[in-house]
Amino acid sequence: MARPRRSDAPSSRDRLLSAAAAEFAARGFDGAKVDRIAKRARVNKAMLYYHFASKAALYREILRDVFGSVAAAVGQVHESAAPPDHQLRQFIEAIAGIAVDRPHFPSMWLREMAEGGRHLDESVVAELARIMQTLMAILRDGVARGTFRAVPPFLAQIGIVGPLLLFRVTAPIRERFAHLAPFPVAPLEHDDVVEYVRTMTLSALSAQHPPAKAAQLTGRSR
Amino acid sequence: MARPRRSDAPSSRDRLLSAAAAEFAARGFDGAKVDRIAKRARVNKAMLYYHFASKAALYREILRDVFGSVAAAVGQVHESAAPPDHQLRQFIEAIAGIAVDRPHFPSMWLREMAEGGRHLDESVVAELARIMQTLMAILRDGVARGTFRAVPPFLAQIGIVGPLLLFRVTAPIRERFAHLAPFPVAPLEHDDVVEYVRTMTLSALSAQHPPAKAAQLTGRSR
DNA sequence: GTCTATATTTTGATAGAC
DNA sequence: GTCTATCAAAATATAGAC
Repeated sequence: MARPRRSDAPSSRDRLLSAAAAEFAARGFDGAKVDRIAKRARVNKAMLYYHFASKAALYREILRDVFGSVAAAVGQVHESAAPPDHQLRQFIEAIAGIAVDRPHFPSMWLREMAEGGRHLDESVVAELARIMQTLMAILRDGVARGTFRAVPPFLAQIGIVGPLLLFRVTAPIRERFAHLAPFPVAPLEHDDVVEYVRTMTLSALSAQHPPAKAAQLTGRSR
Repeated sequence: MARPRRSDAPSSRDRLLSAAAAEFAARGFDGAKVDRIAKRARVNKAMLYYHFASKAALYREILRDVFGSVAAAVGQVHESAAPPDHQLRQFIEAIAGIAVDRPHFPSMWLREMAEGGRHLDESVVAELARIMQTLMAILRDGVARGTFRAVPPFLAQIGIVGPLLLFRVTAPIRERFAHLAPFPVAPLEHDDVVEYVRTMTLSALSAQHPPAKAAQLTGRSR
């Protein structure tokens, strides 16, 4: 699919892909303009349509790549023989790591969710499913070994991904409005968030730390 | 600002506001079309420009209302004399509750974050700041009483809001692709998520449950 | 307050030469 | 593979009558 070519300068196709990723991340599918993508890629707009069938096709190609990369990165995690809690830690770090390597991915992920998955086709959903499968495998192992209590995997997933994505994506906002913050905001670093998400997730899954008293009274709460 | 009028049928202005909220939530700022908003509101497009200066002004008005409602709802929480962990639980439930009452709000919140706050003006940011202030007050009380350990408030915030918003927003995706899910997915309910977020947050804040061994080696981890 | 045009710009996409 | 020129549709916004 993505063929990086031996060592030449990036092809026009590659330039289009990264220009488009930046544009889609910053503006969303509808906000992104093909003229701007072409300009950023330093090619003519007609080149875009030479390489890609449409704006939507270009967008889907990038989505596939984004979720494919995440799926590949977390997939490796479960191949190690490490204990489940360690694997879960690596799962979190893998996702946080890709957010650094591919800065456009948090925004695209959040946007596509907010869009109700309007641009998701089965091939992209397959990558999302692979991510879930890895997480499910880790959780299953943990429960089998008595390390974790059983928890719906999707909840664990959004408990990890939600905070990580929101953190990356809000960086410009936090900086721009820092002067309006209620108190001097200590600058948060990558590692701070990873650690918080890890603590949160592991202690929520910890079998020794049953959901506290409130969780038993599981009836109507609102 | 929003004047609901005695008990008449909703004014054209009100209809425009709710039509626009639905449209902006479903399509985002750029994806939303004024023609469609007018049509949904059963008024002519010119009416939209009679009541609102522009599409952007209409959007900001809704954003202000959304974040204002959230700020108002969580603000009440801190006025009770309940202990901090109970207040935190109410804080979470308040946000989850509004997501039910105003279904467009999760999507708009996530989208605006992904947009880098491009449409945020100071009045809207002020509402966001009020939400943070309430959370900070609760956390401060908890630390003072020894119930919580100290945690950067913004991390606590995204740890709560991220999963809650993602859950609401992914509902259509989960339904649409349920047949592709790796395993039969038990349908998740509102209360399941609220409880998971509560467990996650409270145990991450629990002073008795220090950040586990990994947290001390706080140096470079990647 | 409400509507029917209509002006103006932007935008996705293509034809066709080189 | 790459470009110039251009089309046709869509979209924001306004003028002006009722």
